[in-house]
Amino acid sequence: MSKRVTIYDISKELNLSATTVYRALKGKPKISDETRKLVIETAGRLGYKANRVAQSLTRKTIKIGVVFDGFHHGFSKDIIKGMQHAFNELMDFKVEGVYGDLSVPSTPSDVKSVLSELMKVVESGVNGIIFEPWLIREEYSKTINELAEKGIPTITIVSDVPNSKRIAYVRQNGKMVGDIGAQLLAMLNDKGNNAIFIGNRDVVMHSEVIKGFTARLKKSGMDPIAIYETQDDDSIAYYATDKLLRDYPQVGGIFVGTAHSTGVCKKINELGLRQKVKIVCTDVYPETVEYLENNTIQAIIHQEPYKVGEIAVKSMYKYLVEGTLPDKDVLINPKIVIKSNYEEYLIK
Amino acid sequence: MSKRVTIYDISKELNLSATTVYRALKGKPKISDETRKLVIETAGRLGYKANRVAQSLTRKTIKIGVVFDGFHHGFSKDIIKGMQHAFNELMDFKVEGVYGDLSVPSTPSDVKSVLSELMKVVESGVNGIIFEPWLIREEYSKTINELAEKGIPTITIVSDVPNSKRIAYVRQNGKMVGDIGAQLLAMLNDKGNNAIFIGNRDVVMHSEVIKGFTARLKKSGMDPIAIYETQDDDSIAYYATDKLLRDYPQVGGIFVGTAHSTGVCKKINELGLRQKVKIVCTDVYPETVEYLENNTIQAIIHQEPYKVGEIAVKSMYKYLVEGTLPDKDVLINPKIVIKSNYEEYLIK
DNA sequence: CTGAAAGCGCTTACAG
DNA sequence: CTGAAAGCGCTTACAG
Repeated sequence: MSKRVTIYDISKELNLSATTVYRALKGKPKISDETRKLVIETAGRLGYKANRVAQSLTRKTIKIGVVFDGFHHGFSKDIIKGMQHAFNELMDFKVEGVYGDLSVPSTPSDVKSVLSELMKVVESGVNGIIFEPWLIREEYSKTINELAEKGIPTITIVSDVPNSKRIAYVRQNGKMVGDIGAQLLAMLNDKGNNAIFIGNRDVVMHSEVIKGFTARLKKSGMDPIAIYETQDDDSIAYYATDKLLRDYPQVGGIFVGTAHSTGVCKKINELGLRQKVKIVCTDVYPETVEYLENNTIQAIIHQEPYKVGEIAVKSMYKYLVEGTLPDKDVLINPKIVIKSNYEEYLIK
Repeated sequence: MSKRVTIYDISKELNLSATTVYRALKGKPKISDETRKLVIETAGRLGYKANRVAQSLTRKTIKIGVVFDGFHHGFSKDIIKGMQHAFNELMDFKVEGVYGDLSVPSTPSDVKSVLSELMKVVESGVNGIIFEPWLIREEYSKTINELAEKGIPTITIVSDVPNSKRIAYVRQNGKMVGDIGAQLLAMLNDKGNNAIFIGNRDVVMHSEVIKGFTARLKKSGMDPIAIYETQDDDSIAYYATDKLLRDYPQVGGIFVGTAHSTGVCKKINELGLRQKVKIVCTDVYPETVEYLENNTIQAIIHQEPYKVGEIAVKSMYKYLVEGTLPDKDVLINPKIVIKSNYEEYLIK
């Protein structure tokens, strides 16, 4: 309400210079323990809170590097858009994004080229790195730890490098995605014979989706009637759907937990099973929306890639500026999308 | 990438003082048209963008007043929480909230006391007002227009004062709420006999919900089998449910478009119709979640009151600082909530 | 109509 | 270990 307490107020109170107060408050060296204690205590008493606006006006530019291994068409692009949005918002705070080469293929690149890209970005003088590693690789862990030694923190996104010194792992909430998928299918058909299609069980994110899916079904005493891998490939998804329906003609619903639901939809339409077999899939894109509109897909679970990118940047910024460590696992919750509300997630 | 262009850069380029450049850029008086044109053109050429951080450091405190007519238990409280969050975020930008008396009852107060509260807040020297008018009243319109004359803009929230000079009306997207309600019920039961309960048709927000609901049904060539008013009263809702089921035993689903779905749920449970009659209601609160967990309610449409408050404050801030007028109608989109994802909306 | 100077609150480089 | 001074980029009050 009344005027905010400033560093100057504290310095007057204690007959010290603003510089000394600054050093005490920021844990900088060249100050006696005694003075530091006194300043900190007085700051607390007066209710001092640093003015972040003034801080950012005076500091030098913070550079945050962004490096992707595999680049997954729509999903990764939306992550980048989210990052760009965050960088834009933080522009006046002297924050700057340094992107590595984004023209990488949608399959994991070879380790050496990824690492050389990473080092190129590091050498441009970044203060932190946001890294999408795609696969778990020894070399990544080693590099992240070396950077940590040098005082350059890393945040992993989408995929993780476990056992490395990354300060956080930001990703979509896979378990909740699976959970919602199972719950929606249970609401959409009472047969209870639901299958799940997923890219590859070895990918951490994908296995989490399966976990969430089966756990929710289990609560009603059920199991998935089938778990099929599609390798995120449209043709595989197409033929897998065919096989599923031959093996389990009683199937009531399919949850497509990763990309390439279009193969499933195509086959379901060809077989004339639209609406008879309920489909729930992930992520709002023009193709999925089309199938939603023609009633092939009943609901879409949007994983908010845009937010993954935005939150990753903001978490790194906060860490660099305030030193506050984000939770190791930063989970972005998905949204449920039906015919009535997809537009909000489509236009960007 | 390279260093940002500052006012000082422009002044050097043109051999003018920073003050003059400032006046030109900000449309301040005491400057020749010629100089102004030159400065603006040069700013454009150099790609000048004002640094908002520096701007906010130098300006004097912006005060935003908040006044409610009726205060609706959970919903209004969450709006306030959203506002507090926004004020907190903007604290370093020298923004301050000035709340009027919030201990008003959950029914519309009398005009005089609301207006005197409003004027009290105005007299504390606010730069803008956020006002929840609850009912459409001549006097409100007059006051808002007088404030506008004095240069104090008003944003209305939840309810509107149409034909007044408020700069924007921020509210939940009622049409989408109704739309989603109808679509969910259509997905949850194929009987197609769906009813809607609403507080009072004369309330603008409520009538928008009905509009969205009927429009979505219409797309499948259907109409609501019944539209009942509850006056947002639990007992009325309870007995209305009874009557609905006597008059239309074939009812497949009920959408409760405003507060007090608990009356409906209680009756449905007593009649042993849980799950047979599908229920979709609005807003995540402990009571509604309980009924969601025990399968009386199938889905909740959360109207995000928190966001209504947050966005209202941020819209006003942006207007006061940048002069950018928000859209007259700022609509906050609802979220679809089921068993799997209510927690995010419950804890605040 | 134009400008020099001080100030917002914190940081930094320099001197002691 | 402590402090005086300049600076970040814009605003304001004052002088001309």
